[in-house]
Amino acid sequence: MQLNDLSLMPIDPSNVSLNLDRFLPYRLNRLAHNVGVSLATIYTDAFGISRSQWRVMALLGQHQRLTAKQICNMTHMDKVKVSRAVNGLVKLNYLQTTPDKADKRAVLLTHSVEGKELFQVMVPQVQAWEEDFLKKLSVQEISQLATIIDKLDPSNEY
Amino acid sequence: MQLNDLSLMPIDPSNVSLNLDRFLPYRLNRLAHNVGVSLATIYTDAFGISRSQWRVMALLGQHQRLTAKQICNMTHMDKVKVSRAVNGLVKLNYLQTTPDKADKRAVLLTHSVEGKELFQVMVPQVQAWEEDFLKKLSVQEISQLATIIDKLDPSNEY
DNA sequence: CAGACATTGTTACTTATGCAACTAAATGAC
DNA sequence: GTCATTTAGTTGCATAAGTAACAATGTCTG
Repeated sequence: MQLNDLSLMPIDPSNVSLNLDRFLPYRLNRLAHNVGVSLATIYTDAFGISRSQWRVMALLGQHQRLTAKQICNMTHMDKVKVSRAVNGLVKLNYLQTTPDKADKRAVLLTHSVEGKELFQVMVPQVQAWEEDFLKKLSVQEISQLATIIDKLDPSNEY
Repeated sequence: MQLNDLSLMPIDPSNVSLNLDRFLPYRLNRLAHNVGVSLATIYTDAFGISRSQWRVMALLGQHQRLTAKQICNMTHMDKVKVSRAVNGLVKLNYLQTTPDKADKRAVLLTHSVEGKELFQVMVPQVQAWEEDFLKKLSVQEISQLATIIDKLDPSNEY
């Protein structure tokens, strides 16, 4: 199925019309949803970690030590969402919290020992999933997609 | 910021690591979310129509007459989600329902007069939004994106 | 340093979403 | 035809997610 034209084009001059299959926001949303559901089987089914919790874990795997606020900025997640994900992870013993001495409102978050272990186990599985998923594209297309996404949703300013 | 490599690469051989900024499911989800929120201002703020309701309206704008089941198949939406979207639209008088004579379980859905009117008003605004959004990409990139999305999430088999 | 304003994170309330169980109708085996 | 199995759509319950209001702390102005 071709998808190369703009999705909206008048057919009858007196009536606007829209081809949903070619409507980018729709296709994007459907794709992201399907990807998310598929990937979630790894961290949800196998490890009992929610989508937002996984995201927090991943970010802390990369940056070791962050406040909730920083996580918000980096991921564009709502602060309530982050707060809840963090609290869940703390209860599961995957995160360690240290009060920020410089700012008593903030809390510094790091992986706990169990968190590090979990992360080490999860990442290869997630990696395998991504690799398999991207097999549908050529190397060139993967690179194109990355460029395009970056243009449409510029990465973090933090 | 470059995003051309696979997002997962071992840095320290003994420790796996993951760069979230380059992790495709994450980037895809964030992009789709931002697009969705931005677009929703049109149909939610201006017309009081939810995301899934908009989708149902759009599909019926294209196919005139569908059952809820067909909408499920076409959009990959959960049947409960469709059911609720439809019921909401019926209450708002944007949809008309006709029992299917051939199958008494099914209900045929069409735009009501008000629904048609609403649709005619919404589509140009949505179209304008998409056009503006896609200005960030070259014509070639738009075409590449369409091709890539179709490979990653093949369009409807209905 | 006092008062106004901003910021971090939480809680409470509301709405969206998903799954499982259900009703009613249809299909199919025999 | 009758009983078991699917199927269309709804309802009920549990979870996710967003908004607004809040407490506690920080910052800035004068």
